[in-house]
Amino acid sequence: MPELPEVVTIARGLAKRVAGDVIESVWLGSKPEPLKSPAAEIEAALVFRKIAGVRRSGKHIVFDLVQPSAKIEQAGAQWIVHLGMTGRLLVCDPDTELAKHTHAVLRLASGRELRFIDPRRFGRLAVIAKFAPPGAEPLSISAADFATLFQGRKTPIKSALLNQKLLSGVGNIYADEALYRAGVRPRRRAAALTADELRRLHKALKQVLQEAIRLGGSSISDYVDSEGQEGFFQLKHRVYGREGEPCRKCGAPIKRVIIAGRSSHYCPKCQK
DNA sequence: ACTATTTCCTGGATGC
DNA sequence: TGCATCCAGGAAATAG
Repeated sequence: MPELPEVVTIARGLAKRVAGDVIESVWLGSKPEPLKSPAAEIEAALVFRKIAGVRRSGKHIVFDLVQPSAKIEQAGAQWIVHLGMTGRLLVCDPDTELAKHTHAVLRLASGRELRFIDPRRFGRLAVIAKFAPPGAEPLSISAADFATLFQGRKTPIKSALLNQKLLSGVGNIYADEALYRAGVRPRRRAAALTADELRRLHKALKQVLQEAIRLGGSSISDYVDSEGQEGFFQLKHRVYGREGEPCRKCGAPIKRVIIAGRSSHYCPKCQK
């Protein structure tokens, strides 16, 4: 389940492999396709474009495309990939067997292929002139702006953290982990957090994301070249998925509740 | 204008 | 062993 740190790692891995390559042809799979843009539009925007770079924005992977033919490289559209839950981007040789649930294949001038595979179909492909994530970047937002996000919001802080219009890139795992590190219960009303709690949450969120990025960065190759997930989840979760297990700080059993339809894990003693 | 709930989708885990 | 059921999750759609 790729969240911000995983998407960073994947985008970096892809940048290493396909930056500078040219897309020669595009195959888009059977309907219903996980497309946000019409297939013809995606194809037209991608074919014969050079991939100038690959980066992350929110939970999205952004391929910056340029016109390689022009004397001066002209900026083209951007190809946006959202991996959803189970989406993968694979760089491989053309003779590699086509995985089940392959929805897109880009043939590259280097002779390799870039494939999009997504069993659960929550992933999305789109083409857009200039992508702008709806929410703030959790890694660069200031403490003051972070606090402002939650003003007047009656929704649980956990739901607010997951709201991509507020913050782009935070998913279920890192929301739980950040709340644990900040000592704040997930059900607390967002607007009811004290200034100190907001400061701690801001810091905790950045810390947990950066820590995960550091750990993921060490095994970039595993993502893109194989199905390996070694880079993911190296971060030892302190609460996520640990219902009933002892809190690493106080030993109390970790609780699990449903908030906004999502599992939320917390320590009833350490989090207020 | 907000907030809460439901829906999409498949594979893996669980239960009888 | 086999079959049915449940569950995971991001974000859009729908409902309140």
